[in-house]
Parts: sequence; structure tokens; C-alpha cells
Amino acid sequence: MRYWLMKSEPAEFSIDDLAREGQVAWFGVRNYQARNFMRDQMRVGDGVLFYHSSCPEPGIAGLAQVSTLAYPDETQFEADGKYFDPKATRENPRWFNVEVKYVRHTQLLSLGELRGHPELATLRILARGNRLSITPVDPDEWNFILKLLG
DNA sequence: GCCAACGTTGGC
DNA sequence: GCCAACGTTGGC
Repeated sequence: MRYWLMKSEPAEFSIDDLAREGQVAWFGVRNYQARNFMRDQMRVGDGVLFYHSSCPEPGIAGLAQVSTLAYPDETQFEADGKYFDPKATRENPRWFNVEVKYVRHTQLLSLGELRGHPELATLRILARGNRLSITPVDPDEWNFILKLLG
């Protein structure tokens, strides 16, 4: 059982959207490291911190769960879509996604508050210049954050 | 295989 | 809107 933090811009897709839809494909990831996390390491049942980025109040907004193993991201084949990849083929897909399902909303645990806890000094999202949209969360970090969330 | 140029991310 | 940090691309 592993734990993850997954970023989403709430203007694009928020925790409210996830709550309404229940379970969604995490399509559109076009970064190799993030892809590899989904394809090689994510398992059904893994815990997910749902993080709102690029918004007035960035921070953890809810909890989710990995609900499928990774499979080829359909949007890479859609020639008129913004996630199209001309180098990807059905025989040799380049991008993958898992699906995640809604668990619950949480209080907003802001980036500033996360930074204020020495216990979270190693949280990847807080590292300098971090840009990965999917990062692993250590069990200690996960437990500490869940305790903060009550 | 190097590396400059370019595009993107994301907090502020 | 700014800008630092980073990933990707492509010429050589």
C-alpha cells in the first residue's frame, strides 16, 4: 500500500467535481516521471491526497483512492484534442492513466500550513522547484497529515 | 551526447 | 503578470 499526492487545478477539475463524478480517469499526464509512478507503482487501494494548485488557496482539499491499475490514456490518440501525441500508437502507447475514486472532502490544508510543520519537511511537494503533478507520500507523512485533518 | 533555446508549471 | 525552476526538443 502506497500513498500519493496528486495535483489538480480546481478551475479544471476540483474535489467537488470528483465528489460528483465518483470515479474518474486521471488522463492528461504528460510527464514521464509522473507516468511511471502511475504505470509502475500505483495499486488499487493506494491513498491519494487531492491537492488544489494554481488557485487562490493552494493546498490539500480532499482524499481519494486509486481504483484501477494504469492503462493507456485514451486522450493521446485523439487527434483533435489538447492531449494528442502524434508519436503514440495503439500498439505502442506512450501515456498511461489510473482511475481514482472520491473518498471525502477535508478541511483545506494550505501550502503555508504544510510548510509550517517540521514533520513534513521531506514532503516532495514542498521541495524547491517541485513541478511534478504526482508525487509519492511517505507513510509517516501520510499519517501525520491524516492526523492534522482529524 | 551535449547544451542552448524554448515551453510549462505554479506560487506569489 | 512575473519569474524561478525545471523538462523537453533539436541542432550539432
